[in-house]
Amino acid sequence: MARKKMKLEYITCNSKRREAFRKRKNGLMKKANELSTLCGIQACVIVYDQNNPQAEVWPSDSGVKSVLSRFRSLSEFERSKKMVDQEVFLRENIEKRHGQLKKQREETRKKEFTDIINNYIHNGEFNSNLMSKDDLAVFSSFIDENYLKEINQKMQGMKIEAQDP
Amino acid sequence: MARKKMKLEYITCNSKRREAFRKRKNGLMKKANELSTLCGIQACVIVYDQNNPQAEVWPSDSGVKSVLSRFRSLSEFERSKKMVDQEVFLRENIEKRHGQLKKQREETRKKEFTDIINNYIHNGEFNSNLMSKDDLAVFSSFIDENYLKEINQKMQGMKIEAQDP
DNA sequence: AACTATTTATAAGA
DNA sequence: TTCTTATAAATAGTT
Repeated sequence: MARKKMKLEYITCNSKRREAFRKRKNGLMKKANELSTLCGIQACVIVYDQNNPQAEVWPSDSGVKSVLSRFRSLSEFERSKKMVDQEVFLRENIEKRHGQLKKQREETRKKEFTDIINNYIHNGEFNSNLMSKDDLAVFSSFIDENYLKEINQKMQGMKIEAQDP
Repeated sequence: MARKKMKLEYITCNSKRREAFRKRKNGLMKKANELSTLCGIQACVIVYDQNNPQAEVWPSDSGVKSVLSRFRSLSEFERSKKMVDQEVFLRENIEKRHGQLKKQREETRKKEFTDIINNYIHNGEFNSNLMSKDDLAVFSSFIDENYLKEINQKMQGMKIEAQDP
């Protein structure tokens, strides 16, 4: 922005790009903080560095989760307007699943949620060592409790069969 | 920022606050766009207006989801290692509002995931009308495929029983 | 990592 | 309210 007007395009020079990233990421986070404080609203910012798998987030991690959970719930609210009737979609048989989904799957995500679900099903509750309190609240609220209890009961038997064929 | 240096605190005057919100929200989104373009990185911004239940997001809705899925994929342990300076940025507002949002949030989220899981169990896969491609990728990657196939088979029988007692 | 010349963002005024 | 403008803030290039 300064000394010279820049074109809005990828900065190919590595050192310049890293420098710009550092400065601008901080600037973005600062602006988010100002907006949130001045206007008393929720906001969050998530930024990835190409070289770092760790996201930089504002505000805190739990603050981000709070915003994300709200985002997810509201997006679903919007989606549900377009939803087809329950009975219709229950009868639909679709068969696209194979190609796309496998590719995008990441081992960590699989492992994380599989562990959590397994743990829920086997123990009837979340292991607090596996998830933080905040995560637990977020995750557990995704799922209808009574419904999962039902799954829980059924699966208990099945798992024993499956593990011992 | 201009004409006068402002204190970083909640703007009590309604018209001034709305004005600041509009301007600064746009500024924040613009900055996010610049950062992403200049540095070739993923980023997202989610901002709530108090009077509007719909979040304002950058980039697009699906772009946000893509970033969120990456965020969620990181284990809690990794995430907790590095957070953007809780010390510097205040998080009190977020915490205060957390309670308010919880109830409102809960119903929709329950509905979302219950529907998705029901649909999975009944059809053996996700209904593409119910979820966007991006959402589908996100959700499916949470769950181990073989494990859910197993659930699928077992639940198919149970559901028939349950619907026809 | 600090410094400025400039551009950009924006608070107050019109 | 929307537009303008004076000033604060961000930052690209420099040191």
